[in-house]
Amino acid sequence: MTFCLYDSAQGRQVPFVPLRPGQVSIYCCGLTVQAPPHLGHIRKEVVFDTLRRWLTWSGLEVSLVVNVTDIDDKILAKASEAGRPWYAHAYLYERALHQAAQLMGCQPPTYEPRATGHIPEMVELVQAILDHGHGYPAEDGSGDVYFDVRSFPTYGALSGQRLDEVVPATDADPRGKRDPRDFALWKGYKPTEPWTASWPSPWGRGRPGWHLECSAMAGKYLGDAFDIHGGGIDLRFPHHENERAQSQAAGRPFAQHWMHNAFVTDPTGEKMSKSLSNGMLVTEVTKKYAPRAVRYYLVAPHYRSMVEYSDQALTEASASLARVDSFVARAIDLVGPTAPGQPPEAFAVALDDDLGTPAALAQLHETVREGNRGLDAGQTESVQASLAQVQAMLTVLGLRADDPIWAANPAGDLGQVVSGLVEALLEQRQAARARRDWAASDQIRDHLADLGVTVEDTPHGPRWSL
RNA sequence: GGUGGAGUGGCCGAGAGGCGAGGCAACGGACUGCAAAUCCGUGUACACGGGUUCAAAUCCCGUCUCCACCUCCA
Repeated sequence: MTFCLYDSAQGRQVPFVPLRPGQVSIYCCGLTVQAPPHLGHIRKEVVFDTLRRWLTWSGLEVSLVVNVTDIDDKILAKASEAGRPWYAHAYLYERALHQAAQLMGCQPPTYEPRATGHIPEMVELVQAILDHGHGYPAEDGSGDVYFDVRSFPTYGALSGQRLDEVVPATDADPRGKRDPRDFALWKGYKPTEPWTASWPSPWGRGRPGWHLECSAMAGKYLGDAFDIHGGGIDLRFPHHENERAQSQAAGRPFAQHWMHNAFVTDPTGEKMSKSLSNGMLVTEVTKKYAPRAVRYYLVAPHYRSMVEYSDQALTEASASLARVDSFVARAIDLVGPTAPGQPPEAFAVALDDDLGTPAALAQLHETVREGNRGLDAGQTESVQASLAQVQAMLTVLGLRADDPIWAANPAGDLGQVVSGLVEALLEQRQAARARRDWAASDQIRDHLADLGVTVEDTPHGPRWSL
């Protein structure tokens, strides 16, 4: 095991040593389900799905816990705007997220806890923080409970912020805070909020603070100490800083490594914002490009590199993937379906180096070229070897065309009808070619092309694809 | 103001002191009835200005531009 990971707490790449040999525990901050997911949101799912696939392939037993934040300020606000109960609003977008993740070929996490299902654990954690002297109930009778930032000496260590530099914006609502930098562990019930969005606690009725939710759920499912905590780079401060502070303040070691993925920006180079409705919703993009091509597009740049959305890049990704698919299809024609073998050494080296998918993809294309050479030369054994390697690499990257996870899309029975019809036409075309009637032959090919069916002639007869 | 990141050939996108990752596009060749696909070949790219070095896209200094975080955020 030589896996290395960039740890954003240390700002450098470090060898990854699991706490429990042979096992990896990963907590990844999920979405606040208040709007449909866009490409940027789903990039996070794809990155951690790929990480998980690679570690699993490497022989580790991976527990991936991704929470669903189904109660917070924004959900209450958006639900109220939309005129539906907050829980229905959250559930609606939780389902949208699941659909998008499946569309992108992401395997479901090991477990996916909802914040609202873990109120007792959160209350317990708040109590533990108070017991350790790192929090206090607000003295203004609001029912809020705050984390005492000044009592926690290493606050800021994760994000590289010095405490004196952490300046809260305009602190419009200092409420009962001792220090404006203190953040809410528990939020007292407000009559303006739905009663259903509040739970009993020793400090009165209320709901958990956002940061607290993750600390409690990570602790419950992965233990006081676990291997990797992940999420988008924007969560580093304050969310993850606060999570770390809370958990450690309660005497839990918490995450050993911090892993943050970069954004997908919109075509103007600006961060996709939840508040802006743009055409980069997963459901929109996958209307224009095959879901696998979108995954390829997301997996091609390094996870810590910012990606600027562009239609051209998506088109190029589609072409790139088509090259790989074409090899796989031709190879299977020659040697039959072949199970994944071992990926090439260079591929493993690339992924072990901080999940270096760009170099891994370069190796994929090298192997495809090798395989194509074999096909040209009719060398069955070398083709089979290349195919096994390619299938292995595609499996790890979540890009195998025959993975059942993509099966939701094809047309089912209708697909069989289509292929029957295409093949009937191709038989006629072959007959025309046999009598050297090129005009008739080309007419059939053009006709099929108009319908989106590409025909290629090979030494073993015509091949077609949509 | 504080913190962090980025500027690479027509495009996307890696790399981070020394044989020009990889893909897309383009051009030439092979193959093909013609195509397509495939293979082979073709590029004097690293924001700008200095410097260090035998050698710099990669290190140092300075400048410009862009982005993110510091407030909810993948």
